Amino acid sequence: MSGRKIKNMEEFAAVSGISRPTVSKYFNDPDSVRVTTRARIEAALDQYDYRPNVFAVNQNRRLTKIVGIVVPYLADPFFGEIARNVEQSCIAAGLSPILFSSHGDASYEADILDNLRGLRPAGVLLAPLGRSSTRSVVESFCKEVPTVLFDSYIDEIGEDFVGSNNDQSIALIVEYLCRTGEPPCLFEMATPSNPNSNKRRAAYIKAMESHGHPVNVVKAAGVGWDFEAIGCREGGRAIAEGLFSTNTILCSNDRLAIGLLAAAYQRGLRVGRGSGHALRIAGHDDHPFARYTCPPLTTVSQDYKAISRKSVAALLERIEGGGDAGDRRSILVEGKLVMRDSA
Amino acid sequence: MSGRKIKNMEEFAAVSGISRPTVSKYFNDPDSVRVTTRARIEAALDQYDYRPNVFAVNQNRRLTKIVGIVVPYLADPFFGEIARNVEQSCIAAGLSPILFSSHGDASYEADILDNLRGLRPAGVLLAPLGRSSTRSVVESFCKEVPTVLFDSYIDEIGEDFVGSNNDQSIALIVEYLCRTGEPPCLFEMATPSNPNSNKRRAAYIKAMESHGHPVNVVKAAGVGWDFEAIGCREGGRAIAEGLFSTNTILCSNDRLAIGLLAAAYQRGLRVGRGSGHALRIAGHDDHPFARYTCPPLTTVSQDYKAISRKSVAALLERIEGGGDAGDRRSILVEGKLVMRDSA
DNA sequence: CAAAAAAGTTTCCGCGCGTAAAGTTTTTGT
DNA sequence: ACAAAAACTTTACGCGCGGAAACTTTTTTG
Repeated sequence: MSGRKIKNMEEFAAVSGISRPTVSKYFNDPDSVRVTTRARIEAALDQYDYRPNVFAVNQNRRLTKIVGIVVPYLADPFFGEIARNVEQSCIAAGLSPILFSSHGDASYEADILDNLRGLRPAGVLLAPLGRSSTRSVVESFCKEVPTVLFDSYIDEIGEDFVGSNNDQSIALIVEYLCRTGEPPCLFEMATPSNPNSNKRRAAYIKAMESHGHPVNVVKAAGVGWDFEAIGCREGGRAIAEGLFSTNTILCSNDRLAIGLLAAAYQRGLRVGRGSGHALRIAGHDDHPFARYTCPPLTTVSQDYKAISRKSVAALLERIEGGGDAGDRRSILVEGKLVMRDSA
Repeated sequence: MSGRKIKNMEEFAAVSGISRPTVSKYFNDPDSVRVTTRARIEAALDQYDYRPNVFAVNQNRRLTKIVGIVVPYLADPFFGEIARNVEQSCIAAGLSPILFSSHGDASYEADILDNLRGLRPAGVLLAPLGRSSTRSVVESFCKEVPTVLFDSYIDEIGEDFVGSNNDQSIALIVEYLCRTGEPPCLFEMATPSNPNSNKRRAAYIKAMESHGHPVNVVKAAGVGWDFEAIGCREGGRAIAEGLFSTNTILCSNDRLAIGLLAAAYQRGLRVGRGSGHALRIAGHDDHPFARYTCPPLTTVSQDYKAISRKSVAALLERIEGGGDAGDRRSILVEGKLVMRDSA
C-alpha cells in the first residue's frame, strides 16, 4: 500500500500492466481472467489501493449487486439479530447489503421501497409491516424487484416467503401447557402490528379445539410497536377485571409477555409452575431477553439463523433464476419449545 | 402520475418545458429556481414520475448528500432507538442516511469505514466500538470525512463528540443510593466493550470518595456484547462468593443490571428498597426494557433524543463549515435519575 | 421606464466505468 | 508443432448527470 494515488481504472490498469477492459472484467468476477493476469492485478492492488468508483460502476450495469434489507422495527432486538445474520450471508455471497428500518410506519416503508427502486437492487429481503402496510405499494414493488418476504406474510405477494411455522409452534406450546396445567388463554393485541398474530390466533383456536378445551382470547387495546407497554397496561387491566378464565396465559409474542410479567409483578402475583404460583405465562419467539426475565420466560423459539439463511438462499435462487424461477414458495421454519420457569 | 415513462433528465426537461440545466438546479435545491419555474417543474413531476438517477448524480458531485450512521451493535435496542432518531433528523435536513452496524466486531467496523469512503459521504455519525476499535483506522477515516462521534468516546479523534455526561449521571445515582441506604458497589465488565465503562468507573470512584465511602468495584469476566448473559453468570458468581461488600449494586449499564436481576432471582434474593429486600440494584442508561424488569429498574436516563438531535446538529455544522469550523467540541448530555423499585 | 440584476437557455465537456467489435497474443489439445 | 480456442488489447461509444461559459430573457430597482 504505497505508490501515488490512483484516480481511476485507467490509471490503475496502467500501473498494473493490464488493459482497462480486462481490469474491469476482473472486478466483475475475479475468476473470469487468467490466473497469471489475476495475480498481476492483485499484486498492483495491494501496492496501490485502488477501488472502482461505486457510482460509476452501478450507473451502467443493468442490475447492481445491491441487496436491500427492510425490517419493520429495528429497536426490536429480534430484527437486529435477523439483520445481522442476513447481512453476513449477503456479504458471503458477494452482495452489498443495505439496511433499512420502517420504524413501524407504513408511509416510511413506502418511502424506503420507493428509494430502493432507484438503487436498482439485485434483490430485496423484506419483512413487511404487514397489517398496516399499504398492500398495493408492496405488491407493485415486488413485481419490479426480486423480493423475498420474511417474518411476516402478505397473501399472494412477493416471490417467496420465509418465516416460522406458527401452526406447528403454537400447537407445540398449547399442547405443553394443557398437559402440565390449566389450558391457556391467549393474550394478543386487538389491532396487531404484525400479521403473525392472526396466524397464531387461528393456530391457538385450532389447537385448543383439538384438545377439547374452550377458547379464551383476551385482546389488548393499543396500537404501535410498544408491545411491552401495551402488555403491561392492558394485561394488568385484564388481570384486574378477571378476563383470564384460567391461570395460564399464552402471549402472542415475547414482548407482550414481558409486559405482562411486569403487570403480574406489580400486583404481587407469583408467576411460575407448581404450588405457590398464581399464574403461568408463556410467550412466543424466544426473544433475546426472554431468558433474563424474572422468572425466565417459557416460550417457543424462532430459529433466527435458519430464517436468515433460508431467506438469503431463496433470494439468491431468484436472482440467479432471472425472475421466473418457478412458483411462489413458502418456506416455514419449525419452532422448538423452550422450557423455562414462567410456565 | 400518468404519461409515458421518462428515461432521463433530458426527456423530463422536455416535457416540463424547462431546460435541463435548470431542472438540474431544481433537483439540487428546489429553492434555487424561480417560483414560477418551480411550479412548472413540480406540475410535470406529479404527472410523469421522474427521479434523477442516484448513481449518475453522485458520480460527479464532489460531495454527496449521503450520511453514514455507524453503530456498534444493532441488536441492542438502545442503538436501534438512536438510529431511528438520527435517521429522521437527517432526512429532515435533506440528507440520505445509510445505516451500518459493526455487530460488535472491530474488523467489521473497519470494513464499513472502508466501504463508506467509497460513497464519498457528506459526513458520518459514528458510535465506535471503542476499546476494541482499531484506533488508527478510525483516526485516518476521521481525517478524510467529517465525522461526529457519539455515545462512545475515543480520545482526540473525530471532530466532535456527543454523549452522556457520565460524571454527572454517576454522581447523581451514587448520591441517591448513598442517601437512601448502603453505599453502592460497582458492577462492571472486566474488559468493557465500551469506553463509557471506564469513564463511569472513574466517576463512581470520585463520587464515593467525595461521600467518604470505601470503593468496591466487582469486575465480571467475559468479552463480547452479550451483556445480560455476562451479568447473569458473573453477577451470580459474585453474589455467591460474597464479593459485594454492601447490599447495593450499581451496574455500569442496564443490560448488565438485567442479567444481575436474573441472577438474584435465581437465588431467591428479593430486590428492592426497604425491609424484606436483600439487594438493591441500579443501572445506567434507561434502556427501553428497564421499566419492565421485575422489579422495575432504578437507573439514570440517557436522553436518546437529545443525543440524536445534537449529533446531527453538530454534523450539519461541520458539513456546512467545510471542514475547519473551529475546535473539537465535546457535547455532553445530562442524565436524569429514574427512580423505580429496584433501588 | 431604463438600467442593473437575476434567472433561464444553449452548447459543450467531463466524470469513471461497462461493454461491444475487431484485431492480436497466449494457451490448449492432439 | 500446429490449428483451434481462449484470453487479452485497442478503439470507441454510451450511460445520466454536474457544471462552466456565453448569451438571452425576465424581474427588480430607483
